[in-house]
Amino acid sequence: MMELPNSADLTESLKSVGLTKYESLVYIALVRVEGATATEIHEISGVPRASVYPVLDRLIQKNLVIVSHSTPRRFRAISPEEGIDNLLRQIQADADAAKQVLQEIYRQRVTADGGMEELIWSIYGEEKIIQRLEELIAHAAVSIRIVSSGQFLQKIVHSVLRTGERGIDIEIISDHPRPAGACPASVHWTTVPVSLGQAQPQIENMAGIFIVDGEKALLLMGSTDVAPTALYSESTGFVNFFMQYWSFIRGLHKKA
Amino acid sequence: MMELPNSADLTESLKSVGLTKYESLVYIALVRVEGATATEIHEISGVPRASVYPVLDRLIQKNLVIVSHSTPRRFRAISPEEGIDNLLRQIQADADAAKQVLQEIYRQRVTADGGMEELIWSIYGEEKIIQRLEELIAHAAVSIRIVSSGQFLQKIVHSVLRTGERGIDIEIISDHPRPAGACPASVHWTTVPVSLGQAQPQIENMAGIFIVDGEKALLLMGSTDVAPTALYSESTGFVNFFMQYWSFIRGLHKKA
DNA sequence: TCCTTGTTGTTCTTGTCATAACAACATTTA
DNA sequence: TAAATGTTGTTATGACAAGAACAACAAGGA
Repeated sequence: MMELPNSADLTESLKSVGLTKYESLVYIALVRVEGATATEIHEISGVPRASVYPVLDRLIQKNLVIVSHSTPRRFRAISPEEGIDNLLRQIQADADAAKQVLQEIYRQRVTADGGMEELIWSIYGEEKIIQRLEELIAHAAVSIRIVSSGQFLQKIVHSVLRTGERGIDIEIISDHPRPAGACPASVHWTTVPVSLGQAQPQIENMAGIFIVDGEKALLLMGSTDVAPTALYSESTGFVNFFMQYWSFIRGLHKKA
Repeated sequence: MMELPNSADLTESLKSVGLTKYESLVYIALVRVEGATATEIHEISGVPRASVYPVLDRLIQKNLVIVSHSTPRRFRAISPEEGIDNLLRQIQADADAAKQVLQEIYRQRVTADGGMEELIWSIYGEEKIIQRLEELIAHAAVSIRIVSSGQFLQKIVHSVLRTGERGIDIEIISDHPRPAGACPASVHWTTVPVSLGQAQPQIENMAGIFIVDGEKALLLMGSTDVAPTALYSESTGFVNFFMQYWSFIRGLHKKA
């Protein structure tokens, strides 16, 4: 009998596609054999024998298991390739349906009596910040201005280059060297040394300013030991302030 | 204020991507406006005001909402296009991870002391039967023999034709006419009248025999008022019986 | 007769929903 | 300016549903 991979990871992954703990354990057990009775499933999976029956019913409903009405009944797994794709298909259909309706609502959303674009919004955690930034960069229409630490910039550089390929005017200041290989003509890259002494502003480890189309700005703040935070705003004041800061930095490095 | 679409359907769809009822209602409310306070969200969504706060925390964690630390705090939806794709991406990653591990286990599954291929497996419900059949047809290596009612055949004919395009030898007997348009050369189609009188076997409304590679057979049984059932087997006896039945039917119609 | 299979019921646990209560802060009123 | 009122944010509690875990029993098979 082969060793079972870490089944806690597996049941956790299968929970994402809608399986309960017992459903996962039973399906995993069945995947390992060509077929089994309920009692055998109980022995392989550790799920209580009486519970195996309703669990199997549910797995049959979910098109992960088929039954032979022998005596005793025998059960067989549908291949994971097929079974999981079937589950995912339904989830995707539901997600698409919801997305369509919601996106329509979103496009017609109520225009409040202003003020929202004056707000500064907070985003916590590197993953969410990257997702927000990639979205902003992907939808840039005119220009992108960036000053960013290389440590962070490398995580989004592929998005930046992809947007550059559509001819969007992009100017980057960073301690990260210009990437070797294909770099679109519309991407202007200024590489700065990591440390230029006390008189020069330094680029922090996890820091950056990202200005899109001269009207949206995102300020990344963080250090390597604390989860990063970003502030995002469409406020004219906020954007202008960082546009000027960006120009200042660029001016410094043009002289150097 | 625009009319809200049927939000029970929406919350049901969003449940598939992992949102609770309150999370769905709050997100839907936020999608409709450019931003709102917790109290406004409570008024729009109907979720109790005290419950809105922990729900918003969770939605922020799920990258569906961002917050501005104004007084009172204001919240804003991330666009459904982006937000739902983010959720789906995680589900898909989990599904792929599970699928990979499980498929490897499945390929090495224990070979029992035979007998499974002698069993007859039951499949209930049209959707599951179609999925099973499409899988069988897609993986056919040599041949497919079909006798099927047109009513059912039309639901899988695209799969059959796609497999025909890979040169698999396919013979079909049905009351469904050969489809107009591109039909692969390896698909031989015999059309039979719906009713040939008492002396001839009739093709039931929801019925069919599907034989793949001369070693797998699926028998579809049903009528229009009862959900169909299928029997599937790799048993030599079962397959041979229906191969002979298929040949008999074909012989009848060659004479006619 | 004993064992196995299948089914049902009960209890416990956990998470979500729904409500109440309270502290802190902001705004309004006298 | 102080007091009264309203708003915001947080926490606690109870009800409910679903899943997990176990016990018990009837029916069928060996």
